[in-house]
Amino acid sequence: VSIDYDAGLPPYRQLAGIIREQIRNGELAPGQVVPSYAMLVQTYGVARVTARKAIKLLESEGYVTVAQGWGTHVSDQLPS
Amino acid sequence: VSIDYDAGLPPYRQLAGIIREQIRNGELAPGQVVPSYAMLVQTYGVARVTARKAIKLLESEGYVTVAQGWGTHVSDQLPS
DNA sequence: AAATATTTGTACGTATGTATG
DNA sequence: GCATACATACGTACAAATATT
Repeated sequence: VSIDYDAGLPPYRQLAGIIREQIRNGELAPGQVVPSYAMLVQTYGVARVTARKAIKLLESEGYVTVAQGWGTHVSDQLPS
Repeated sequence: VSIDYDAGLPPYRQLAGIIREQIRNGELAPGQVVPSYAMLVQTYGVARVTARKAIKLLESEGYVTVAQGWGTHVSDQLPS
């Protein structure tokens, strides 16, 4: 799974979709650490700001919790 | 009083503000011991480096004096 | 004198927050 | 959207100074 820059959907939404799917299918379990921005940048070839934007989106949706200096984790209470 | 990680003000400044206020209203009197880093960490749930940064800020302002192995104390001469 | 506990000092690695070009 | 730089923060480990036993 990678980012398609020719798709209509902006990269940060694509990336959010990828991670959201990993959470929904249990690849990323509640409480588990979500790959850091640096990892996402390296893995998907996006800019850090883009990775952040994707994570912020997932945070607003309730899929993850973000804490400075600590990292991003999958929420214990996933949205329905 | 606790730390709000969503506030615009960074935690170390918030913590400094809390202690500064305790000094100004006499809760912490001149010569008295300021809670150790370990205590601040436990009480406010911040990292030790963050507690230290707050104390160093108060030291630069003249509110406290810091001494290795001895602890932090409220200055005898408080700033105006 | 010596061992132990407490406290501050320093350093490293890693992560997020924000601002600028 | 990307690249870069800097600020802030967490965790951990060890060093140094002081106090206590």
